[in-house]
Amino acid sequence: MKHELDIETAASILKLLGDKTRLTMIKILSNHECCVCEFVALFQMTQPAVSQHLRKLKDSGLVKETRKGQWVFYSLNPSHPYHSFVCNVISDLPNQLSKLEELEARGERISCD
Amino acid sequence: MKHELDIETAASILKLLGDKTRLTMIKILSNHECCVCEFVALFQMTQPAVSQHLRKLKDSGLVKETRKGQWVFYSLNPSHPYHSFVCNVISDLPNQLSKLEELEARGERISCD
DNA sequence: TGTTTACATAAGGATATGCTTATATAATAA
DNA sequence: TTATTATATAAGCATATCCTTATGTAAACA
Repeated sequence: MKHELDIETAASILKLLGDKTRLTMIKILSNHECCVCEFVALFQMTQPAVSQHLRKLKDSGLVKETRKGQWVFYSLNPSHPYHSFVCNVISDLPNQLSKLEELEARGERISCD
Repeated sequence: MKHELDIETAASILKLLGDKTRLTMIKILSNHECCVCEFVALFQMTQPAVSQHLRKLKDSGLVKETRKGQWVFYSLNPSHPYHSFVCNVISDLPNQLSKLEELEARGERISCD
C-alpha cells in the first residue's frame, strides 16, 4: 500500500531536513530514540535551540515524543505518510553512531530500560 | 564506486530541494532538459524569479547550462558527487510530464533537434 | 514543602530567503 | 545598424529562519 507523494508536501519536508542539526537528529532517531538533554550534549547548542528544532520536527508529525519520568524521549513516527520517503532520503547518510558512543563514553547517555 | 556522503553537504542540498519550485525543476530536469522560458511558462512566475532559482541550482553544481542559440538549456549534472543522492531523493515523486504536455499543447515547448 | 533537573515557550535580533521592478547583456532578425 | 527575444543581474522589500536570553512548567527528590 504505497502512499502517493505530493511534490509540495515533499518540498516542505525536505526544507525541514535541509538543516544540518535537524537532519542529524532525524538520522540518529532512525536508529535510537533520544531525549532532549542527549541532543543538547551532542550538538554544541543551547537547550532552547535544540527544543525549537525538535518542535519543528514534532509539528510536522515526522517525530513523536514520549515522556518517561523527567525525560522526554523523541522517536521517528513510523505511521507518518512520508515516513518511508524520509527513510529513503537519509538511507545513504553516514550513521551518527560514533556521536552516541562519545556520549556513552562521557556517561551522558540516558537510558530507561 | 560509491561516493561517501557528508551530512552537512547533504543538508545544504536538501535545503536547495526544499522549495517547491526548485524541487519541481529538478524533477523535470531528471527527465528532460529545459530552457528558462519553458520554466517561466510552466510556473506562473516572473522570468527573474525563475532565473534566480536556476542560478542557485547552477551554483550548487547540481545543474549545468548549455547555450543553444538564443536559448539557455538547463540539465542535471550527472557528474556531481551528490547526483545519485538527488536522484534517490526525487525518485518517488510524481513525474511532471503532464506539465510539459500542457506546454506542448500550448505550443510553448522549445526544442532544438 | 522547597529545590533541582529536564524541558518548553516567549520575545527579540541578525541574517537569509524569495519575490518584485528596473536594467544590463547576448544572440538573432530586420 | 536597430529592434526584438531570451536571459542575467541589481536593488529593494516583506517575511522566514535560527539563534539568543529570560522565564514558565513539570517531574523528581530531599
